[in-house]
Amino acid sequence: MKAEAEALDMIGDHFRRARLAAGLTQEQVADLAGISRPRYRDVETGAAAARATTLINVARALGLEMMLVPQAMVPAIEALLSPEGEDDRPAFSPQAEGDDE
Amino acid sequence: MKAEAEALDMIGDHFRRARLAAGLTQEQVADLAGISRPRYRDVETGAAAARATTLINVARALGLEMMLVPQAMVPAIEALLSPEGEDDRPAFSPQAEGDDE
DNA sequence: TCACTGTGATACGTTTTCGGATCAAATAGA
DNA sequence: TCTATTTGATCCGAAAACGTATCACAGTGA
Repeated sequence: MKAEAEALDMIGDHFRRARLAAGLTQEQVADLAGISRPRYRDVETGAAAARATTLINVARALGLEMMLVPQAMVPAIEALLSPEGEDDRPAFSPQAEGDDE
Repeated sequence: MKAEAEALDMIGDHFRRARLAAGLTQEQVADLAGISRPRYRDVETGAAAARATTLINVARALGLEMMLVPQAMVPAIEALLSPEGEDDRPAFSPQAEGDDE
């Protein structure tokens, strides 16, 4: 399976967890993000590679933010996001490959 | 101006700085990311909203990683990324709006 | 001067996302 | 039971990203 598809699934799972934690429906989040419900569903299920602007709008609708960080800093940031041994899966793990598929 | 366009510019600037710091040409990064040079140029200049998979591939080609983090944690993470008072602009700032445009 | 490299920029055709509309399945509540 | 809500899923046309090819311009060095 492509590493790209895995990343999309991880993003979708992250959004879904955030949405359920906020007690929102798919339609509510889609409306907040300014996209249609079928399209937000695609994002949650990883069925489509949404545009950058769509990703940013969805993230912000859920109280999240997209960040670009050096790969070497990812572990430290993940530790900062889950101080207690929580299994929160804070972001889509890097897998540290670096290149293309 | 749309907040979306600003975010795209911030992403593009971030990529450009990372590319120059790595001493790579646009074509080299485009090749590593598996996209064409004109399209990578669009990403750098914010002329187009690349797909999620494209963003991830470009980021990894430059040794970066896309992360989803709670908006409340952004300041702490930025502080972690720039311990010295550096003006490194580590990510596209949240602006803390939360909703759509 | 010429050649080479890196970048900016455009055009064309293909592929994919997107909004809107529609229907079905599952769940919860009266 | 019936009804409403939520989600899964599909189709269509429009809009946008995408690859490829092409040209121009600035800089560098032989």
